[in-house]
Amino acid sequence: MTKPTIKDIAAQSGVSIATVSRVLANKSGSYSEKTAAKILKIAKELGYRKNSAAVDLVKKGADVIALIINATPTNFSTQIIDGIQQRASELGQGVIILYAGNRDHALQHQAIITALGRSVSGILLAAIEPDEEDLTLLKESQIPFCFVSLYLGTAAILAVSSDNRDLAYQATQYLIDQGHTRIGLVGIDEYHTGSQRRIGYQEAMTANHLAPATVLPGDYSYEAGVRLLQAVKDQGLTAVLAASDMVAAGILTAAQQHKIRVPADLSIMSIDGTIICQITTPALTSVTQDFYQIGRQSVNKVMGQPALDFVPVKIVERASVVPPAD
Amino acid sequence: MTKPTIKDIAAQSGVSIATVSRVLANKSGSYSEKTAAKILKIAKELGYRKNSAAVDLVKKGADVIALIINATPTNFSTQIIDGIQQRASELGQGVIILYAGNRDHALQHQAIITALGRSVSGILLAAIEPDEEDLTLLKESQIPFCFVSLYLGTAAILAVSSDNRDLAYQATQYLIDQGHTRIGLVGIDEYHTGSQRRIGYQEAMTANHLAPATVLPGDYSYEAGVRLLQAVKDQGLTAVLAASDMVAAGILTAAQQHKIRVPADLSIMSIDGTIICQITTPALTSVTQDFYQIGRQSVNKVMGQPALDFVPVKIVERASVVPPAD
DNA sequence: CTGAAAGCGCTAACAC
DNA sequence: GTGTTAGCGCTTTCAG
Repeated sequence: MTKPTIKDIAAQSGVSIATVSRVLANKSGSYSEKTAAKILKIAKELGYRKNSAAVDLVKKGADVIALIINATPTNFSTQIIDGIQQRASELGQGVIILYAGNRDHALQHQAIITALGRSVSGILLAAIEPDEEDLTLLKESQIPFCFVSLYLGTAAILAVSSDNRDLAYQATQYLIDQGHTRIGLVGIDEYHTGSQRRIGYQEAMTANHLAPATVLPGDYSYEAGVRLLQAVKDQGLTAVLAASDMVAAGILTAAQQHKIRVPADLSIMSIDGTIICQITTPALTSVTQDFYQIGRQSVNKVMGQPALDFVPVKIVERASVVPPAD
Repeated sequence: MTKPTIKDIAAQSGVSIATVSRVLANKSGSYSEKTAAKILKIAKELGYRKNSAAVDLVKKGADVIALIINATPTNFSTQIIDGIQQRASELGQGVIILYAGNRDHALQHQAIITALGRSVSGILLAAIEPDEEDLTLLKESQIPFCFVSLYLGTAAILAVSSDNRDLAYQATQYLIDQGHTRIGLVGIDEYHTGSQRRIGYQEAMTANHLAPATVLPGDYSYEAGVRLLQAVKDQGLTAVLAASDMVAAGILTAAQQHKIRVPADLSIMSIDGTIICQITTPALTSVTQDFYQIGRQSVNKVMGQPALDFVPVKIVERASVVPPAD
């Protein structure tokens, strides 16, 4: 048998499809208990399931938020997704996730187009660096969108993230307070998040009359961390602020292979604070971001509710930072 | 201005909506180059985007595969998703991901219902343990579904995974070959995957005349590993086969806190082989699963193409297993 | 090669 | 409370 429709239910229960629709849509007050019970019963028997394409078509828009996400943030994505899902559900919205590959521009663009085609009620872009084309597409679409864990530097575009400048400032200051002076910022990219962190780092260095600043660019990955250790050594740094837990883990592994003791010879401070920080030996001291909250706030924002722009971070002391040896 | 439709394009280009539809749907051969060019041009000017709800409705089904996933497999999900996305795209299918929370039965059920309502062309369930209700729903739906990284023990239900029995057998045998005799299987659950691994483990032990077998149940998490170390100690094991990289990491961390040296005092072999294995100190020797391939094959399977049921695993030697001290 | 017309399954006025 | 009816935006016969 083919997939049942409200028509089938109407036929079997002896009422019109309008009534069936009302009951199934829970338009309370506009139908009697009795008919409702009958209809629900038959619907269940038939294994009826609403065709959301039809609903979306007539309602002009789905009660769904699209979340576009890429491969990079694997570490923290779960928490962000949890926050988004939870808040969305409170607001009666479903969530579909579109995967944009690993910084793959074509896929990323494709994902945006898909979301637009489904006329979702909002689009969330997690850790996505948009290009001009993406932005144009989004803006023209008339549907609200919000960047998550990425701040484009302008209030004109909705976004929820940690305050990256402040985050880097705090972390750097922490390292300085421990007595370090030769501190590097390692593994950040050249885009928004990276530049913001770089600024915070540099401000902290300058404020403490420390120079020159050492920035080693990378792509937030474990491999970048491994690769960058050599430069860290060459620069004679005693402490590094790693762009992500993964970068920190990479630096750590590489350091161990080179017989550099962490933290005795090199202190590592990580940005993110995911479970990765607990897994390594030594455990990584970190500036921990509140990804769950970032997720929740981004839903608020994209749904037009009051929301934070920046979610506070906190420093969690573990075992990878100690004062320099001298 | 409101969202443009083919009607708008038709009006501006002076042709019928039928022709516009044909051009936009690429029904090659059924329109002239000239009209096509004109229509495409106008479509672009208007910023036209197809309404997929309308398409799905008339086509009775979307060219989309739904992937339902839960929080647990964070570690390996990226690879599975990559494989799925890639293969799906080759077959002209989009992918939407539905998040089922953390072994949350209500959410899981909800995700299945959502997928069915969208009349997707196939449903992939990654590391999802279905209950009876889920299975009934799926079977009645008439739409193909396939479990990913989970084998329900029957060929009647589509599934692609590693051969868990074999995987555990190989791993256990490897430990035995290193000279271990007091080996435990740690952190597995009581469901399908867990039981299959348990059987493989037990068969290997028995085949080598080793007994009794020690199985310490858990939920594949880091925390389970931490918690279970005590039991590992109490049982006087010299080697453990951890149910996942996370469990292995947990055991490792806890061991280090208890001054148990790994691998000198305790060898740890991990199941999965994600990047986690490289991050820890020592790096974790593992039975590595080919998640990317599992993803690809599952798409083949759910799309009715020839596909593997079981994807081969391989043992990757790192630094967490050595012969016992004695 | 193109147009007219009939829906896909559902919701939302508008009557009764 | 419930039925009738007109579409939502698109694809697809069937003519021409």
